[in-house]
Amino acid sequence: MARRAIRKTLEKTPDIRAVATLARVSIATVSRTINGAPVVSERLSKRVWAAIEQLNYFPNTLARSLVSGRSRILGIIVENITNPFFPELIQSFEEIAVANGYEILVSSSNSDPAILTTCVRRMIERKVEGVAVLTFGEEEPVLEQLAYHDIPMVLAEFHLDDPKASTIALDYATGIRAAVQHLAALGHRKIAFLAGPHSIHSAVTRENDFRTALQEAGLAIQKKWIIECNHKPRGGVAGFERLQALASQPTAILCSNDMTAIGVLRAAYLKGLKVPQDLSVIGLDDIDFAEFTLPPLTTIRLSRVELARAAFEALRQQAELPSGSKVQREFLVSTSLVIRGSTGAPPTQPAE
Amino acid sequence: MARRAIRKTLEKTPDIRAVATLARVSIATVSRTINGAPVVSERLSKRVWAAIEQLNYFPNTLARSLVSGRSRILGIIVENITNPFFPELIQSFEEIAVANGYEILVSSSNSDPAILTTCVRRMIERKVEGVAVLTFGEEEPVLEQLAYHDIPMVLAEFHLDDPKASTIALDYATGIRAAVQHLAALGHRKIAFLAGPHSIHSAVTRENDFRTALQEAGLAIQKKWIIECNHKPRGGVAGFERLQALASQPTAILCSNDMTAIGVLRAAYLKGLKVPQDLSVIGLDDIDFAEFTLPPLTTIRLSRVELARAAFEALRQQAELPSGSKVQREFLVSTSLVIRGSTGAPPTQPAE
DNA sequence: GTGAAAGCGCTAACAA
DNA sequence: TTGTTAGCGCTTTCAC
Repeated sequence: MARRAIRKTLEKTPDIRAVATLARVSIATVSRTINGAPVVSERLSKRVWAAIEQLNYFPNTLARSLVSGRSRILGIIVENITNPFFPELIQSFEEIAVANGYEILVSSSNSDPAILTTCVRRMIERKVEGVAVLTFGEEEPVLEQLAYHDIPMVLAEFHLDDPKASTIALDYATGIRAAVQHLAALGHRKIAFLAGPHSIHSAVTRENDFRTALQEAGLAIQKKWIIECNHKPRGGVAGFERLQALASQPTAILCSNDMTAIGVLRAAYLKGLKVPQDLSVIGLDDIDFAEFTLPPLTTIRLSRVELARAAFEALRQQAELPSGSKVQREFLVSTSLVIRGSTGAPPTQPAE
Repeated sequence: MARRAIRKTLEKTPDIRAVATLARVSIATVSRTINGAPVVSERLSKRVWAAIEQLNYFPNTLARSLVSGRSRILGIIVENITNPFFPELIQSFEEIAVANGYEILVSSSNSDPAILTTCVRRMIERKVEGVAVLTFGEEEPVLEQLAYHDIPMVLAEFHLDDPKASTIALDYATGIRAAVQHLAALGHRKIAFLAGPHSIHSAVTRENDFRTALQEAGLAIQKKWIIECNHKPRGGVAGFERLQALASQPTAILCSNDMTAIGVLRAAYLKGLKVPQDLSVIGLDDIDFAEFTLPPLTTIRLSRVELARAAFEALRQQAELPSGSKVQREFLVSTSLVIRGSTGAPPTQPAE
């Protein structure tokens, strides 16, 4: 025993006991002081803080979480961290979380079910108190694990029949309708849509909303002008090229996300088509970059801040409200059209 | 794997004891089985795995870390997660870490010392086993805390006199020299440099390397053509405008990073200057986007994969090698020129 | 108000 | 090979 004590003074990083000894109080008092329990007398509390500072003591979060059963970690799983939409989203989410005393654990699934599975496993093992699944609808099977472990979750674009699951609905329809009407007002009648992968739920939603918007505007739906891409620039290039191979060309292209639109801009440029004189292009997301494309991209804004806030709020309610209390289970994030330089009147004679 | 055991609502989440009971072994045997200790007999090991599956048991990482003293978490602090360079870097780092059984804790300092301080505090509290500080040289004071807590670290572009600190040197000189010579070979004699904030160490290095490269190429250094920007597109726009206000114009602009170059491309476009006919532009980083700017950006590649690998390797050595053993303390990551479409011969008569 | 003591779920030393 | 047991550093009753 004596040996232990000596070694402790000599080399261990300070723990709550060291603080207690130095402050001449019990470890319980140290704990209460740190956690702001209202019972500690000012006299002792002062001694404790002094000792903490003197030893440069940091509480061990691991131990704290273990005993309290609260990790204060929130997980966030995104589709693809390489798409600028997601870092921006993560940043907002982290800010809110940290401001509320949570840590975040980030994972990128890269649309790969195997990776998703290990992400989920790691989240469970780390005892996260909730996870925001922002992969936009390709997740169902894995989520059972989360549900099984009673972990609150919030899903974008996806309903799960679980008492701990909330969902954030994205109102794409409003933004997409505005985009189509903007194009129609400019005089476009031939509008193509470069969709996202159909394996992603929200990509399908966006496409359907486009179809609806077209009809509302009294425009015909041309099957050939609706092409499935992959939400990446390269996909936009490919989609554009497939459009080019067609006998009849659209005068405007609405893209399922900004990355696709960036690819289209690039492909059009190489092809010698001027945007917006020869071709109008609209994106969706409004990533920070959208302002810096050439020309600046007209796009449908999906607010990352709003989305992050909704996700956090949903998780917080599930995690902190006494179970059984009425929590909000449905959130809605809206979209809106941001007009910049990539849209204009169609050419007087059909493009190409 | 389907949910085999339907857990009764009141039952608590299974722990190692539950598994032991069900498998009719001791908890030590369960622990050994999970951790792959080579001593467990196949007979028991089978029973244990069966019990684990039946209960859908996940080990509690918190408890594991607490007792083993190893959190298996690596921290990574980046300058600004909103700059695409960093998500790409994080992704590589995470892949390597996860493949080696580590989790990562990501923080973005946003070049704000206050945020950096809380990042570091959180890392210490979470008992990370090492942290990669990729803020490129604005960090010194805060790092003392890490050193004090004996946490291994690896710093980009920064030497710290601490036994647990390694550093990754970035060989910008090679890439920058190649860029300047590429420009010189094209016929440019008037080359500007849009630097990063001088508060960032690596920005200063890049600028100095540019000066050196200019001299090597026998070109004069024009003070007015070296402008401090902020490594963001908007900074590039501002830098370009300051250049435009000058009496004498450069025919090429080398930028301290790709984000700046993107701003320049945008500003030049608005000004009616054609790239590369009227003006050549070179970036640095080679973010994924660089390929999709208009025109595609000639840039100096700094490999994220290499950087991530070096960072992980440095941390692993410090964390896993027996203390006292010889570890590599210096790493070098190289750069190289990628020629795309934003560079060409200078206009025959001075630009503008 | 304050302290003593009982664990949180797990690993590892030591026994058997 | 397997089991028993002592903690890891902390929070939280429960006494005083």
